[in-house]
Amino acid sequence: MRPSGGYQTKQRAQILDYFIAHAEHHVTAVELLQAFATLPKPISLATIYRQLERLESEGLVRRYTTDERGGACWQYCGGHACTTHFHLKCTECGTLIHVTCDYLDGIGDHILSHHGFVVDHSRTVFYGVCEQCRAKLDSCRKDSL
Amino acid sequence: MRPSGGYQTKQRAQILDYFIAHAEHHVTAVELLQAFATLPKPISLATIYRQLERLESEGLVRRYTTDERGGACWQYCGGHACTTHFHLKCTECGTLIHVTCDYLDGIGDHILSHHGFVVDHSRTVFYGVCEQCRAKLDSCRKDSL
DNA sequence: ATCAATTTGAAAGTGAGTTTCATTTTCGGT
DNA sequence: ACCGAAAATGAAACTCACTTTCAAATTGAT
Repeated sequence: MRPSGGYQTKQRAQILDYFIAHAEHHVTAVELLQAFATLPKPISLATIYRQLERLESEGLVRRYTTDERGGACWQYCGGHACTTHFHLKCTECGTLIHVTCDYLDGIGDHILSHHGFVVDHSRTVFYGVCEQCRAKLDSCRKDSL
Repeated sequence: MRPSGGYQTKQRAQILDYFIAHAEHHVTAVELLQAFATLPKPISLATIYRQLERLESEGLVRRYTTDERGGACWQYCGGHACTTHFHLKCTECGTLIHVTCDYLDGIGDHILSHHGFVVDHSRTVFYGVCEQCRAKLDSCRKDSL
């Protein structure tokens, strides 16, 4: 009577398919809404958020906090741990940069051993300014001299 | 006719005084609202947010993103750079931990030299689980075995 | 096919700000 | 001290990203 992992609904399959088809990208709730908006039976935002929560708790997608004021985004990670990567978010242009890096991998170990805190990489975003925007800002500063 | 750095209002002075009196803590907008709520002339939230923005742009306070879903908080930093410190936010109990650490100071340098990205420490928060909550979670897991 | 548990969509609600606008305040000039 | 333009304020409405409520539809073990 009580199915183990929740019901398989049509909406769930559509959302999961979208994630798999866009596994290389971070997907937002609004992006999902729009992806199905033109279909004969669109999916409501409430359902999208509910499925995102469920997919995350099942480990099929990961939630990322992308912006201090904006919303979150999710990425497919196929049921097994995503490759650990860090996020750099440019506060000038909004770009979210993924980096895989051995040095950065050591951060978690350091924080655990020296500060007793288990870091969740997937939730952590470094804010700052990317190379392009820095170049832009530098040239602006030069202009105003 | 045009005063240089904006007008000195009573509300601004009250808010700044509160920051100086609580320089050791992170202050939230609601905390400020409540601090003045019982006074003969409370300060509106709109004004609080406007002053927070102005104080931040003047470098008198720093804004921190404390929670993915929660709000922000600000801390007085006296017009000069705050001591660089990192933030660890426990996703279980919500505590925001400050750490000053030489190893972590090196992160910014690494990210700049290897990834061309200037990190803004003040905006960056590591999410994870603190020692106390980890102990709690561990004992729960043991119980359920 | 049956039926209880689960999921869905529509709509209302929430939290943290942000914006609008009419009404004060502030402060350089006189 | 007074004037007046620029800026700040409070009240209230608005925005954004979700979250919750609830009646109706769907799922899936039997």
